[in-house]
This record gives sequence, C-alpha cells and structure tokens, in this order.
Amino acid sequence: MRVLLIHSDYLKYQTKSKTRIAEQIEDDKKEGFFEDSLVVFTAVEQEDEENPQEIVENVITEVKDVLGKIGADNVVIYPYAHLSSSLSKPDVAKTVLQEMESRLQEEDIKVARVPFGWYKSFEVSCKGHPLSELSRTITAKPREEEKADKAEESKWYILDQGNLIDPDEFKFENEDLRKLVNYELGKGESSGEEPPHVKLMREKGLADYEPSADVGHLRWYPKGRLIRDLLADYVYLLVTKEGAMPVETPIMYDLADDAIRVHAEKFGERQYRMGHKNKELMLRYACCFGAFRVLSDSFLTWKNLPARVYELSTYSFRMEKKGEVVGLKRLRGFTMPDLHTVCRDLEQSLVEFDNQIDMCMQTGVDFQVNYEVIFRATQDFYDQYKEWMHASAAKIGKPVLLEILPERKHYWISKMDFAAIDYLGRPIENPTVQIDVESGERFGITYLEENEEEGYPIILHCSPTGSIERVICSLLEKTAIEMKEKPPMLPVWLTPTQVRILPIAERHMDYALDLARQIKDQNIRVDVDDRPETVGKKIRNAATEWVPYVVVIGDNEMEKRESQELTVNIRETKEKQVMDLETLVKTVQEETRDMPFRALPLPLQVSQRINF
RNA sequence: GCCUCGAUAGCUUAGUAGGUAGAGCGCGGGAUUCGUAAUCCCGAGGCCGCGGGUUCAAUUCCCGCUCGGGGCUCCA
Repeated sequence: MRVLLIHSDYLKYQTKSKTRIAEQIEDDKKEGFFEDSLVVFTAVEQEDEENPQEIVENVITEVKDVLGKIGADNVVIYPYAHLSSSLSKPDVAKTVLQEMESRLQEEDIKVARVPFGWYKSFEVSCKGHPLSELSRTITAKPREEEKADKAEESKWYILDQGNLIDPDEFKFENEDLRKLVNYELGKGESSGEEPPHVKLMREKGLADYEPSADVGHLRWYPKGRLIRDLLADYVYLLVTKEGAMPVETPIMYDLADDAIRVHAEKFGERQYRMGHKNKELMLRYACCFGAFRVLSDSFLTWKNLPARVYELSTYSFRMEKKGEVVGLKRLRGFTMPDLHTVCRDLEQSLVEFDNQIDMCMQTGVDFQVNYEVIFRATQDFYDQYKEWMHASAAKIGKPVLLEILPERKHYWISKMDFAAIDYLGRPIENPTVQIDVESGERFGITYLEENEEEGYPIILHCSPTGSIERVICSLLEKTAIEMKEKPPMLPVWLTPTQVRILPIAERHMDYALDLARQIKDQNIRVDVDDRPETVGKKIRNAATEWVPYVVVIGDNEMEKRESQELTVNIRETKEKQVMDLETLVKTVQEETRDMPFRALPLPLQVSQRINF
C-alpha cells in the first residue's frame, strides 16, 4: 500500500461521474469539506491482497503515529489510485479502505472517507510545515504462523512389492532412488556447483538466457528449436494415439472469473499477473483453465467418458523466486504438454491412471532417461485404494518412494511423479499423473449419467514428459553423468546433425554433396563440413557437436563410387565401419524408427552457418 | 524474495598495490588441398556490466542497480 499524508488547512471534494467500479453512496457523500485534517491519500496494491488485515493494522499504526505528531483534528481517507502502478482488485481496495475507517472510529478518532471509484474534483491546502507532507509504503510483515501448521506431517515409505519400508531402514540397490529419497526428505548433500546442462545448452547452440526479458525466459537457437519441435511432435503422437483430442486455448485469464480465481489462489504468489486497465489478468501456469473451460461448455454424457483433451502449453508462466530460476531446470516461462482426462468416476480414473503410468514410462524409454518414482496419496485414499496403489507401483518394476499425506492439501488425492536425477544428484521432476477431485465441480464441468442424472467427473491431469525444457535438461545432465564412460550424445532421433560428411579436399566436394543429397532424401538430417580445414580439425569439430555418424570422403571413397562404399565413424561405439550408403541409411532409420522426424533447419554446408 | 559470491573482446580468461588492458578459441585476409580430436602467418575486435561517489586521475576503492553462480524454500 502506498499512502501520501498531507496535513491540510482544508480539503474540499465533489464527485463528478461514476466509474465502473464506483461504490454506492448517499447524496450527502457526494461532496465534502474538512478543516485541519490529516488527508491520507491511499492506493491499495496487488501485494496487499495477500494479507489485507495486516495492511490495515500497519497503516493505522502509521496514521496514528503521524496524527500524534502533528495534532490534526481529524483524518480523511482519500482513495488515490495514482500512487501505484500495480493496484489491487477494486473489491479488495474498497474493503481495506472501509476497514481503515472503522478501525480509526474504534480508536475514537474523527474520520471521514471519500467515496471510492468516482471521478472527483478536489482542492487541498497543505500547511507546509516539515511534517505536513509524508509518503509511506505499507507492507504486511511475513506471517510467522505459517510454520505452525506443519504439525501434520507426511509419512514416507519405500514401497517395494507391496511392502512399506522405512526409508532409513531400506537397503538401496539403486543409487538414483537413494538420491531422490535423500532430497525429498531434506537430506540432500549439495556440492555448490552449477548444473552442467547450463553450459551445455549454450555450448551446443541450443538455448541461452535472454537478459532483455524477465528472469527465467530463454531464447532458443535453431538447433534447440528443432529439438523442442521434435519433442512436441513426439508427445502429440503419443497422446493422440491414446485417444487424446488436441485443443489450443488462451494463455491469459481474467481473475474476475470466480472458478479461475479460486483455482489460481491455490498457486499463491507464483501467479504471473498482468494488470490491464480495470481488468486483472493472470498468465496460465498450465493448460488447466483452458481445458476446463472447453469441457464445461461441452455437453458430456457417460458415453463420452473418459474424454481426453490435450494441449502443449507454449508457454506456461510461473513467477518462480528469482534465486530458484536456473538453466532449463527451473524457468518462469516454459512449455508443458498437458493432458486432461475427464472420468466418470474414481474407478474409471484409476484405469486411466494406469494407462498414463505406461505412457510416462514409455517416454523414459524413448528419451533413454532413467526415472525414479514418487507415489503420493492422502491417508484416506491410501486406506481405501491400497491394493490399486500397490499394483500400480508394481508396474514401475522397482521400489518407489511413497508419501502419505494426513489430509488433502491440494486439489489432488493421489499423484505419481517421475524424476530424472541430475549430475549433482538432485531430482528433475518430469512426468506426472494426478487425480483431481475438485475442479469438476469448481469449473462446472458436468456429464449426464446413464440414469439421466448430472454428475461431476473426476479429472486426471497428466504431463507424460514433464516440461519440454526439463526433458532437454535431463538429456543434457545425463550426458554429463556418462561423460567418463562414453562419448556424450543425444538420442539419434533428437540430435540435430545425424550424419556429417567430411570431404578431405576440394576435389571430393561434389561427391560429398551428392551423397548428402541422397541421404537427405531419406529423411535423415545430414550436412557437409565444406570448410577448408584439416581432416583432424573437422573430425574434432564433429565430435564437439556430438554428431553420431561421420563419413570421411577422400580419394579412396571416390574410387569406390560405384558401390558407394564408405567408412563411417560411429560415435557411440567409437568404431570405424565400412558400409555402403544404403546400410548407413538403414542404420540411422532403424535407430530412429517410430520417432518423429523434422529436416535440419540449417544450411547443408557447414561453412555457411551462423555461430549462435 | 533472503543470504552469499561474481561480472574484463562473441566464448574461456590474465592483469592493473588507482595512471583506460593482454592471451587462447572463434572471426576476417593470406599460404597450405591435407586420411581421423586443434596446419602456419597476418589482421580486426574492449565506454574492463550500468549509474553514482571518493580522487588530479577509477576497469581497479565505496554505494546503488541490472544480470549471472551457489545456498534457503517451493515446484513441471
């Protein structure tokens, strides 16, 4: 809250016309005249909404303090929006101003309040002594009692083949799970290094920080953009194969909508807000709002269910704390595949949940990334659906961490989170499935039951990969972990250059380009390093770009032009293999089978490229 | 957001006890036409992050800001 305190000889005002947010007033309030007043010009700000009571208390303390010093006869509270560029919602402001008035009355101070939301003319005469003009910023002190409600803590177990084991007693055979458990239970040891993916994302020309944007928003270079697009294609194919219907919805929502505001409030301070005239908008933090609005406006019957609606949120926005934002791991703007499944009842949602577990696990296989799993549920849900939970956990095929919450804190009653473990031993939370029991009713999503009664559905939230940025983060972190044992590389279907042709001298160039065109026609991303450099240097260069297949073309290959016999450097095995063109093409196609393809969006000739 | 550390060429960095700066990579030019992880020579490139203060003089010392790293807390 911002206040401007003026000790005045007199203040005179007259209402002129109403704004949309004007409060209802009696005629006698339409004008006013006060003498020897402390005029409190007041702007209630967005951040005050969190704890309006304390704001009122603090401003009253301040006003009383000033009043005591200057000895004015009375106080006039004057709503003055122009003191701040980030105003609260009008309703909150009105309440706060009214509270201020009644709190001062309680203290037997003569007080008047000028009407809110009117255009007014006014005249104020400032006394001009040293204390007659003061401005103050009023904030709510951080609430102390937050920690108190930790009384009810979660219980943690390792769930292994239907047995619940105390994490402290469990003998970990899996190092990643041990790291995850330590981290979740707050026992993580930290080494104070930068996660290696940050350097890699820049070095490989994928992405970089954008200092001209807000913190936590990235710029993506062509290679990074290519990988993002391939991942987007991948999830699209994955979910549509399972019957999901893609939609696209707005990225910002009006907080005047009650359902949206209540759902958003659960998100607390992490909302990314935008004020716009009298509208207060919030940037989406996931696709929930859009999906729910689509679903609540559709006519659903039990025959339609389960109904799956999918959207890739380019972008989602979360106002993460500044110190938390890092590389690809934690961003304020990110892209997340978001699948919402409307289920007839809990039983149906459990069947779908199981399908979605399979989907999440499949993404780990396709990305060649290991996930560890945290299964969470409320105590009630666990008691009732213990058998289902044990069976679903068993699908993972290894022990999982189990959290049992004493009671429901969020909209979900059970969720499963999949995490990759980064180079520093910390989890990167990726895929997730959640059972939402609140949003159906809150967003007015109904369906017609077989008996013609209307019901509220259970809704599953699922991101089968987690955010696209975090997928790339896990891939890069994995290469850093494995760097000692094998040459780092991305899965071939995701790597920008899949085959590089490397002519030795200029006389080999035409043949190299000819081969490249043939390979390109087979939907393989190929390029030609046509720079006038030594073979050694070009080999080294291809290695630093993690190119999985490198073909050197010299006199020997020219001689075998008929058979198109080539010597291929295979990165993964560090082998040199002689094979013909057809075999090379088949090898790459085999390795990228069933995965999406996009052409290389860069010049075929390396010499023509830009160094981003 | 808080605590803490940092910012020198496109990148990685050396350096100045206060007198405005060097190197490697990359880039441009030239020579070399080469068989598996850096060919040689030459050249350009710096408001030493931004703003203020101290000083005859600040990239260097002090303060503020911005951006970044690490920690705290939370998450996709």
